[in-house]
Amino acid sequence: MKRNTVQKKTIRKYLQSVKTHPTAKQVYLEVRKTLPNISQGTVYRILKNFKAKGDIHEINSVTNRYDGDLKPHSHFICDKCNKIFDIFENNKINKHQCKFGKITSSQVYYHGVCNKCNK
Amino acid sequence: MKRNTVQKKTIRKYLQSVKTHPTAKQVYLEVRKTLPNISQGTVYRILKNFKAKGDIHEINSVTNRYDGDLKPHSHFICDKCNKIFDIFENNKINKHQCKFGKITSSQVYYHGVCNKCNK
DNA sequence: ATCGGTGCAAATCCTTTGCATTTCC
DNA sequence: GGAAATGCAAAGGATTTGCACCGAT
Repeated sequence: MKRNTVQKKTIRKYLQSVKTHPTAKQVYLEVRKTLPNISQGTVYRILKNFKAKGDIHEINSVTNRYDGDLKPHSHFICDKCNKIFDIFENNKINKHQCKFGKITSSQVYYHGVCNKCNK
Repeated sequence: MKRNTVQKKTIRKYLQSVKTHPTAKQVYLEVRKTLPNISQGTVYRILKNFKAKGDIHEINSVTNRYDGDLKPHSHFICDKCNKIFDIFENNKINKHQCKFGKITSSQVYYHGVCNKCNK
């Protein structure tokens, strides 16, 4: 992904102009207004590439996982092996002053590379 | 989902016994060792139900969304309208003392009901 | 001209759902 | 017995991928 194509420019420009946190589908539908022939596959490929380069963030990744442990805790996700570790230390997030609405729960995800994969 | 079936008991027991944050598929494969006839559909239905009741947590939900804004910030997700709001206030998470590995990034998700939906 | 990127369509993976059957209370 | 949950299989939605063609360098 070294070439700076119209498709990439358009998607980048769109993502930087917007505050709506669009899905891949929404990106596709919007960008298609400018580039009627762009395909969903291309949008997925470009988003994946941007994400890998760190040009954009992805909110929610990989497949859903389930946790039967209800004690409040965070997760450390190894981006290499996808293993998830529990972090029971307190994070001092202030749940009580949010102007957008009433917070009922919060989840913290830390991404990185675990000790094993880091060797 | 009022009845306490074998399927539910087995899935609940499994999730409480394990620290691996399994996917729905993994739950299915594991539980099938005890209940060879259980179907994936049932596993999905039961997990969804447990989650709704608050008996388990789901790590990562809904479809991936993308964010071109790289300034560090958190997200507030309205569980009614699924709208995502940006929170630029600092959360004081300590990135620098994690025993599992090296943290390269973190994401904080707040769930709740936004002001508009709360009316 | 080259070869990386795109468009298209098929394939794959994940999740949901309709319906007949089974099972719990 | 009757409502509710399950199993099955098909459908639906998201994402990936193979391949022939196109276009940026």
